[in-house]
Amino acid sequence: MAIATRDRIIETADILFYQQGFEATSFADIALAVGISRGNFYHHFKTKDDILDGVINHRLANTEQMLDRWEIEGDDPADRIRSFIHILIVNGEKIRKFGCPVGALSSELAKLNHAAQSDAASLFTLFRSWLSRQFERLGFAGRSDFLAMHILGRSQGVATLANAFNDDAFLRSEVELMCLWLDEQIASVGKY
Amino acid sequence: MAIATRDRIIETADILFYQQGFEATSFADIALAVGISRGNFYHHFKTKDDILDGVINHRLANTEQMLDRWEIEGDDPADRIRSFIHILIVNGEKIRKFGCPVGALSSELAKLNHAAQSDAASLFTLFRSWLSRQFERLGFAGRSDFLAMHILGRSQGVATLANAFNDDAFLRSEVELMCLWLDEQIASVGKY
DNA sequence: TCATATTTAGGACGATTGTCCTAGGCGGGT
DNA sequence: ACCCGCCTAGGACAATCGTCCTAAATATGA
Repeated sequence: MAIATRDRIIETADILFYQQGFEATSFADIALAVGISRGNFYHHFKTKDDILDGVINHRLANTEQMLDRWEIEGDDPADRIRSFIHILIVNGEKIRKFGCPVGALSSELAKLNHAAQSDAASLFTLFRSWLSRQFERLGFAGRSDFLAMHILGRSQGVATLANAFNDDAFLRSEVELMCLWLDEQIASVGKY
Repeated sequence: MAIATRDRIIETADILFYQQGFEATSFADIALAVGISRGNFYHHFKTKDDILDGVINHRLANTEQMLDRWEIEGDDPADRIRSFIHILIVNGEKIRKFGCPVGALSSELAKLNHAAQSDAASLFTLFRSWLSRQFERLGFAGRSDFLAMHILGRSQGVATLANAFNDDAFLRSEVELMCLWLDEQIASVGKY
């Protein structure tokens, strides 16, 4: 199947971009991992940036799907936010090894002055607006986006340090701290 | 002077590694920026990793010097911690453009499985132990390292998001939030 | 079955990478 | 004035990069 090969390329590139970075991953690397010839690439993707676009769209779709699932599984917005916080633990091993895939890609593309940097940032926006919506439902009104950005930043910092020090205990204690912070916010909602 | 050239290479490489990343910066880039021939490099640095070592040591020395300065300028440990928090604003423009130099290098080297990753992490350790010392002086005892890691992580997250969204307002409001957090901690020191 | 379109493999291409060699220039010390 | 050691320039080197072309294999549809 044609579509299958294209998808296999994207999924493999997705993993390699995460584990090695975008620029450090070559056509040859992906071809070897997928098990096809290098020349075959050009039929599916004209340039390396095309693969990057495909990977970003793939991540956007996966993320959207995950957020939708959280929306279904828990009907309490606070539980949904806790689901977000806990991906740090669920993906703890990968994060300690490779950091956060969203933050790492965004940072790398920013340094490369890459045109797709804004696309990578839209992955952040997906989480940001989803979190903001949950806070709105909890009654935080105009402060919702502020709180969404705050918790997004906290999780980014935890991922960066957990990666740098390969520290699982730190990761877990910070997750607990973030959950406590959430409880405090909810307890005092509307005070401002 | 011989030493002058070596230092110029390191300082130029330091900037370029920060702005473009380690791997994305080539010998040719540095040579062009310094204004010397590429062949001249090998006399001062045997390999690219040697330059990286030089840059990391240069950053370690600069950081140590900065921390010492803060130690002299403010005799209140809380003020010293506030100095740390406020580098986010002092270096705000660079951070929005290129992120945090410490976190970015550490993340990149982790992905490259580079041997110098632990050296890059030692830059974090410098801040970590310095912050921990300040918290100890404030009377936090066994919780000092925990708090140091917390504030280090917070600032990392702020840098990452400020870079991704090029958002100065977010950066400033998070700095304020961190200072408020510090005040709260100090107000309740010894309660635990 | 045959013509057409899609998918694949393999290699050529110019450019750039990090590394390394050689020869010349410039300096201070005897 | 001479020599010796450090510094510099320029280019060669094999390898790898992203890109692109061609031809064979495969699938599709009338």
